[in-house]
Amino acid sequence: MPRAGLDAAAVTLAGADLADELGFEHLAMGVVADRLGVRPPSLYKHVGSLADLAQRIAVLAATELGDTLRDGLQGLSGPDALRAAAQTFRGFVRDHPGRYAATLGARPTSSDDEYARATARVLESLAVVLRGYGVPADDEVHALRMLRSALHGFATLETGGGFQLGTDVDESFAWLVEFVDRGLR
Amino acid sequence: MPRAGLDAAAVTLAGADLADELGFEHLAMGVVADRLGVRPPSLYKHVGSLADLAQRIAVLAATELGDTLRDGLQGLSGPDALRAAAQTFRGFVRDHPGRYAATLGARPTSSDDEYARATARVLESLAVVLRGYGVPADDEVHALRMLRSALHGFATLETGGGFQLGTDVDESFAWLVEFVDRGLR
DNA sequence: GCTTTCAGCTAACGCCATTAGCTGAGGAGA
DNA sequence: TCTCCTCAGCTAATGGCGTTAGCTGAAAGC
Repeated sequence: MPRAGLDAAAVTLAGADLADELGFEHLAMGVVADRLGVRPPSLYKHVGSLADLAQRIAVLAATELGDTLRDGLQGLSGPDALRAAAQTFRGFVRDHPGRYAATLGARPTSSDDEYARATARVLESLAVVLRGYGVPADDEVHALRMLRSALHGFATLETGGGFQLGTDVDESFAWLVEFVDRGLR
Repeated sequence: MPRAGLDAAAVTLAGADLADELGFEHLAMGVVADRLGVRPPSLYKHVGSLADLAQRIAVLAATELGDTLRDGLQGLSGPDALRAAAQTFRGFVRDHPGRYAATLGARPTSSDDEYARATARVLESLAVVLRGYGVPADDEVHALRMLRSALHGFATLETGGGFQLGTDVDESFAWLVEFVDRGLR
């Protein structure tokens, strides 16, 4: 029997993809093992437990989101930066609902673990957008929480099937972004 | 052995309370049975399955939230209504995180089932707030989705431990509500 | 009091996460 | 090239969960 050549990163990647495909709540050691052509107990050579795998997926997701945001904001400021950040955020959640769901259950274990650092980079990108509007330093945390709440709320309601009405969801999102833009000026 | 005298409502209520106490993800037939002084299989005389129980908790939660919003909005309009609705919403999620989490996993089975109706009443209360601002009819759905996203996003991030910074969360919430108020005028 | 119903029970099944302990693949060093 | 040793992946087993089958006695109707 030839070896599969796995490591923690490969297991995490397979888990993240499966979470996106099946929904995070259906992530299980069995399906990850199947995907990798291996028996469930073998995974324990690379990750500590299902909870550990979920945490690793959260770190991966936060890192990917942070990188994508940073890339998408290159050279933009003001309303352009806001629109780009908003679109990137929503697009990530829609394309990777399982990865994003993993971040919601994750908790930083210490104040500077890998997950906390990855999350901080996401927030830093959003903070950069706000600074482009000249938000006073005293209000920055509040504005950051507002922006994050709006983006997180919209994206999770959307992927959770919360918007039932027939009205176009893209249009509502654009409306929300313009609403925030006007408010920040 | 005397009977416990259960019915679907009693099981649902116990489940909802336990979801709030333990977290929705720790809701299990075993803990509900323990709470009610009964063995797990007995619960199946009243609810169809754990998934069915979760759906019933979602209906209960949406109904309670709708009633509380309606009560809290009595006689208010404009900014006062917005502040009242926002506070009520956030307070409900904070006091009943398990109940609220149940609503996130729930899906209306048909377009007019009990859960859809309960959710519609929540949204109707928020729509009333918006009408108090004279939001144009064409924008009402967009504004409703924006308001819901902001409230839902803030409340879930808060109960999920998403706000790590030291800055006061109450203050941030008040800032968010004033931001929305200004934008709606 | 007698009958009938059905709430709650015990026993059992299958699925899942996880652990213990084995074995052979494949790299390190001669 | 041969040998040794490490450890990736295996099988077997455990315990906890949701769920079903089938029994029994509590309580409601006559």
